Amino acid sequence: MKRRNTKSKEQVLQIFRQENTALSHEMIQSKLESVERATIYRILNRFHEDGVLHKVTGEDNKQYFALCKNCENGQHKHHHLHFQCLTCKTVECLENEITFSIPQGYQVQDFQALMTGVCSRCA
Amino acid sequence: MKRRNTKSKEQVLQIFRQENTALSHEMIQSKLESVERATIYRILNRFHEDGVLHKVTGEDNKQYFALCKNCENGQHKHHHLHFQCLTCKTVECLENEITFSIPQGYQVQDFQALMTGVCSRCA
DNA sequence: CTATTATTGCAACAAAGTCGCATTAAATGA
DNA sequence: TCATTTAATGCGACTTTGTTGCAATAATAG
Ligand SMILES: [Mn+2]
Ligand SMILES: [Mn+2]
Ligand SMILES: [Zn+2]
Ligand SMILES: [Zn+2]
Repeated sequence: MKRRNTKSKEQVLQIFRQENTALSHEMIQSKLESVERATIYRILNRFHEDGVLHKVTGEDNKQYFALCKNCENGQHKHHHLHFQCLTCKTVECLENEITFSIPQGYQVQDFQALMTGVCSRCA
Repeated sequence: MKRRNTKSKEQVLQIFRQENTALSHEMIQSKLESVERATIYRILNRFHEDGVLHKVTGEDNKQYFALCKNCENGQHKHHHLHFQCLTCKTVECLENEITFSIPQGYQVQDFQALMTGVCSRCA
C-alpha cells in the first residue's frame, strides 16, 4: 500500500514544520478549516504509522503529535520527555533523553512520557 | 467536603487490593455489575484526587488506575514506568524509579510514563 | 432519632476518534 | 497523453470514554 502525496497531507506537514510544539487534531483543524475532520485524523494516523510523527496523550486526554527526528519506518525511538502546561495547554518535547531499564523478556515497541505542571512562561 | 464510606467505594478498593495490575473503568465495571457506571467513574476520580489511586493513559486511550504507595493528599509522586502489553492489554506498574531533569523555571505537578510492547507472558 | 449533605442512580450529554461507502484524484505505464 | 488502478478524501453515522444535572438515597454528626 504505497502512500500518495496530496495537498492536505503536505499542508499538515507544513504546520508541523513551522510549529515547535506538539499539536492536537483540534489545533490542526483550526488551521486547515477546509480539510475534512476525518481526513485530518487519517493523515495524522498514517504519519504516525510511518514514523513521521510521534504521539503523546495529554492531560486533557487528547492525542498530541510532533515530528520525529530519528525514527525509521514505524519503529519509534523516542526516549524523551514531554511537558504539558496546565495553564496554556502547550505540549512540548523536551530534548533530555530518558534512560530506563526494561524487564527481562519484555519487548518494547513504543514509549511515551508526560509531565504536567506550569511552564516557565505561565509561572 | 468530607468523604463518606460506602459499600461501592469499599468494593472498588477491594478489587485494587486483590489485583496487582492497573485497572480500567471497564475492568472494574465487569466485576461490579450492580454498581452504576457513572458512580464507578466518580469513585475512581475521587480516589485519584485523594491520592489513593494514580492514573495512566493506556495505548488504547483508556484511563488505568493503580494503588498509590507513597502519595499524600492529592500530591502524586510517581516517578515510575508503566508497561502495557499490546497483546493481553495488561497495564502494570514497574518498580524501577525513573530519574529525569526538569527545565529551568518549570513546575511539575504530575508525571506518567508508558512503554508499550509485548510482555514476557505473551512473548 | 433527626438534620445535613455526600453519594448514588439515571438519563442526557459532550468530546475524541473511527468506519463504511461513494467520489475524487494521485501514480503508473502503455 | 490517456486510461487504469487504487489510495485518499468527504460525508455521515456511529462508538467509546467520560462528564453532568437532578432527584432520591444513605452515611455521619450531634
Ligand atoms: Mn516528543
Ligand atoms: Mn503505577
Ligand atoms: Zn504554559
Ligand atoms: Zn501480555
